[in-house]
Amino acid sequence: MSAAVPRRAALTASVEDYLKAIYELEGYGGAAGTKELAAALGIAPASVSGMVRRLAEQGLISHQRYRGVRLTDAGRRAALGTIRRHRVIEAYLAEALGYPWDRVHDEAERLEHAASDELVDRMAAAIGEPETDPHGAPIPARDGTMDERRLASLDDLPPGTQARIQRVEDDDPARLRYLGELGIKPGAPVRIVDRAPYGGPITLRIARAERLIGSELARHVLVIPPPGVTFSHAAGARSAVPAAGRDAAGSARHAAGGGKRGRRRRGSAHDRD
Amino acid sequence: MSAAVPRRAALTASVEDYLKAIYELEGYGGAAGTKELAAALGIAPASVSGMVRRLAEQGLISHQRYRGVRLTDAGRRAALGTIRRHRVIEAYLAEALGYPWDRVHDEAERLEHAASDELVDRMAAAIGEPETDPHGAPIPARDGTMDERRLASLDDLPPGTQARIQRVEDDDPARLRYLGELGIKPGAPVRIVDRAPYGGPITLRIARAERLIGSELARHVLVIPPPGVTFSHAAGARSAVPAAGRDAAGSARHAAGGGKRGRRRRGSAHDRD
DNA sequence: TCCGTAAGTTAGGCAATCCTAACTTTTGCG
DNA sequence: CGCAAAAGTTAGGATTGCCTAACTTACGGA
Repeated sequence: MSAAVPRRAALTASVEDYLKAIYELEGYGGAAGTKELAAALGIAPASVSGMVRRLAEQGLISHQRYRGVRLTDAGRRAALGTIRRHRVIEAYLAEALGYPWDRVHDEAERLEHAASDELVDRMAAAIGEPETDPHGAPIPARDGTMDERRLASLDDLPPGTQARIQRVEDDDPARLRYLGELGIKPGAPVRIVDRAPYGGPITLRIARAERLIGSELARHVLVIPPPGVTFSHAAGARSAVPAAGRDAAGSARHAAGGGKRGRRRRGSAHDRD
Repeated sequence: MSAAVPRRAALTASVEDYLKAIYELEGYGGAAGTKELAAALGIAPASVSGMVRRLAEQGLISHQRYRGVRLTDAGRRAALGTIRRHRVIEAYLAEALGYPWDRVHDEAERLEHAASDELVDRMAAAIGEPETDPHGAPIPARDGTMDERRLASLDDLPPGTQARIQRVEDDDPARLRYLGELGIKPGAPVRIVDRAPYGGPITLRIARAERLIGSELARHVLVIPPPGVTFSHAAGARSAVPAAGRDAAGSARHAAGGGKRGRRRRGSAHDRD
């Protein structure tokens, strides 16, 4: 009935979740903190400390006590594998089985730990090797490479800008439904008509209609940064990460952008994809 | 990342595996024994005793010490739910994703614990609500009803009999591949041309060719019993089950049949579907 | 520079599963 | 009927993962 039916190198679902979360929290060069990780995974920080020890022992992460963790190459490979499975599954559910985009995430969250790479490859082939999931998040290639361009959020754009929606963060099904109703989906062209000051509402022109959205919501809608736009989004813009020795790229990373960054509410049970 | 993303009443994968195994071992009215169950699940008998206590506490099975277990209604419902998920997934993998029939089982074995009923329903709808999986095993309906007709095996048929292959047990991928090469698949018509005595080889006429198969292999190939044929197969013909007070149906259950039944080698890591 | 707070760790527990070893019940054979 | 083998159970451990409580470290501001 059950017995040994491993999939790959057989990481537990928990381990895969940790690696995925660390990957996302590392973002563009930081280390992931224990508390952050705990919040992302919806568990207690003390539990993270324990797992971190085990992951480090397995060579999947490197850990500097009190300073956060980073993925090793092996860890990053595993994380990207899980992310690929997740996003291909999301795309497949939406494309081949008619799932609405606000419900693919939770289903994929479970299947990603059970699906074999063969299954995922067959799914990808069946829907024409998509490059992004239904929320616009890039799908890592089989070889573990992924488009990691940083994106700007609608909240970063000055009035008058035109852009094409690239990606929407999929934290919250209700938010996705709402965005869908507004016509805000990957691929849709938008234009920033106006921005009220002090984080006030933003007026958009989308699908020939004008829409008002709050700055908070706008921050979850991402576009390819038009020339000259500095941006704040960083695939999960971390707040106070104990900046333990960043590595590559150091450009406009902490540049201007919306108002208060920091404070990422991170629902504890959800996340992006 | 992970956190609470339950599926249903949230039984663990382990519990689902136990219930499924018990369902299959109960067969047509027996109780499932600890050792059998252990063999089916590929774990030690002592481990089964422990789980049995917990399942009984949860009201999923009833247990008579030293006498085996039976599913309660709740347990049977859960088991049929898992079996439905398993078989629909198998059918979907074969039908929609081009999986060869010898590889659907293992993939389904993992996915059945992660797929939601909604996903399974969508899969079933996408391939036209199949009634059986690729090996011919009946798929329980959403309401938990299932065709439980007993089948005869090729080994039960006298020479001259004609029949249509109904189902093939999917224990072993290699065996499935071999049967596939012989043209032995659900739906195919066969005719027993000859049977050598003492469990010797059986000559079949299938797809206009004559084939020889051993009695052991023939026992894994099931057909609807032609009138007058007594049969031995019982969806996994149990051997020495401590027959603790059978309940309903008592017909030809222990009737004639091939030679030595008993001795079910049950691979410990595989099983039927 | 000093300290309080926030972040991170350790200690001690618990639940689910599985294991081996040793003990108990059943059951079938002579 | 009696006993030994087979089946089933209990005892005692290990692992994975998570929790709470209590302790330690790091860091920013006065």
